[in-house]
Amino acid sequence: MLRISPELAAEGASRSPGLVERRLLHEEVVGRLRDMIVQGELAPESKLNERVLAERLGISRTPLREAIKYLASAGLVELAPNRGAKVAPLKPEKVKEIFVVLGALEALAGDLVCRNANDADIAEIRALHYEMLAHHARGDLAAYFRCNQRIHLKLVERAGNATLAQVYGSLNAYVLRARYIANLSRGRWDKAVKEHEEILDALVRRDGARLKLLLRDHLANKLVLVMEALGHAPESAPAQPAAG
Amino acid sequence: MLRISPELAAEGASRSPGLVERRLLHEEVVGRLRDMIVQGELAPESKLNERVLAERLGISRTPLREAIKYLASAGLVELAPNRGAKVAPLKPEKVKEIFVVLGALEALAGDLVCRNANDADIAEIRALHYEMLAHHARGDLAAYFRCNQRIHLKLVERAGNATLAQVYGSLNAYVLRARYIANLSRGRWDKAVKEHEEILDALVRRDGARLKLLLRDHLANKLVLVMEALGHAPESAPAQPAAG
DNA sequence: TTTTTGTATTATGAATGCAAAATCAGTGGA
DNA sequence: TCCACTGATTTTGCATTCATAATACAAAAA
Repeated sequence: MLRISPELAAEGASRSPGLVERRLLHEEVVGRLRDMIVQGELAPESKLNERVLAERLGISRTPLREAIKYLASAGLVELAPNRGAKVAPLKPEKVKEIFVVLGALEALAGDLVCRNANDADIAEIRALHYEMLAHHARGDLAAYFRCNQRIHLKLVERAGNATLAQVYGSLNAYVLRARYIANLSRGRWDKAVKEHEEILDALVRRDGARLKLLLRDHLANKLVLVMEALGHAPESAPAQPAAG
Repeated sequence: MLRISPELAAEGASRSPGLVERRLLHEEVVGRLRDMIVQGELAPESKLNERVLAERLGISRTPLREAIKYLASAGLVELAPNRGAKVAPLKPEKVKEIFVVLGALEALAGDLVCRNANDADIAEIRALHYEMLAHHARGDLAAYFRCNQRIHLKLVERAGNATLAQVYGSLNAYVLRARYIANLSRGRWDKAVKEHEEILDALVRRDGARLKLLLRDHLANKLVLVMEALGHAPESAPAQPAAG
């Protein structure tokens, strides 16, 4: 049997030039599976048939199973004893929960980024912002989404707390899957862009307190969109902490 | 070879009476390893020899490896390619990071618990509080620690956001290991108890805003203790968001 | 027709086998 | 004495194999 599929081998190539690339097969698979799940290639609830998946990836079941356990810990996959694994369902209730936690984390990130980020960091975010505006102007929703996501991730990353970034990323992955369902109306889209203008402004002025509030509102609006996409009108506002 | 060690089999017994117990071996192992790590039986940095550990647990390497991958995702274990796994080191820098995130999460929990918890929940926490006072009065530090931990976990749990509780627990596990190093002075201990009195008071009065602040301060004090235990005087205050 | 039961097939869970990499012990040389 | 090298041993990573549970399906009974 083949040792590794060409695609997998190619993926992790070219990191730091002097060092030999040295990754574990199951880590490659984790990355690959995560992408497949987040991008919807593996739909929520879909069963992960070990034999089929292993064959498709050109590996044996062992590293695949290890990767599945890893993703199960991250919450992207659910395990049923003797019944295998499936992609975690996109439960509206859980989405709400995650948004509440993400709200607290983004608020924290907003606070921290205003203190810790240097001018280059902010310039980078600003550049992404304009790139995003370009996608908006062209009406390229997919590109807009990707860019938007990069901005939020960059913001959290530049808060200077790796743990925060990691937890954020992990929770975000679960929710991100809904994005490919969502379909923004023009009005909503314009509103989101306007919010981003304000976010950038607060960031540039390093107004942490304001950035915090803006990010929270932005996230709350995003939640509404996601819930609509999932076919659940948000009956009651999610339990958000008072903006104190 | 034995299928399962008696100890492991006993652990998950007695759920709902009609149903047969049905757990995965690697899940048992995850629980067991996590305990061993958190309780210091497996010290930070210590190598996880697969053959030895598997023998000790009475299982083969396969489910053990799966459990290790699971814990690696949770951050309790670190993997080095071709060099196996070791218990994640207790890095002071990372401890600080985690405390910052835990601060945001506990603040959120404090807010939520004041809205969502019912009287029974609060009565339960109050009971734990008095139990803790008893341990304090007797000078039983270990029992105090355990009870203290249960209070904080219960508080987060009763916030009514399972995702929050899960993330909190996961981050907490990393930091918890330092507890068995720490050695509280009497003065510090008394102070911590006093803080808990205030926390309970705010909870009973459902004063979310105040509870939030109390929890944050309490956590900040705890961080100081932990850092001292790790031999790192906290040079500068950790980047905490403004209490606004 | 519907339900149930027995059987064949398939998938999962765990153990074992095997090759490659890392570690260690010992030797030789500077 | 210290270091570099070499071969043996250990350990890891992955594949394969085996046992058991789940599923599908057909035949029999209600």
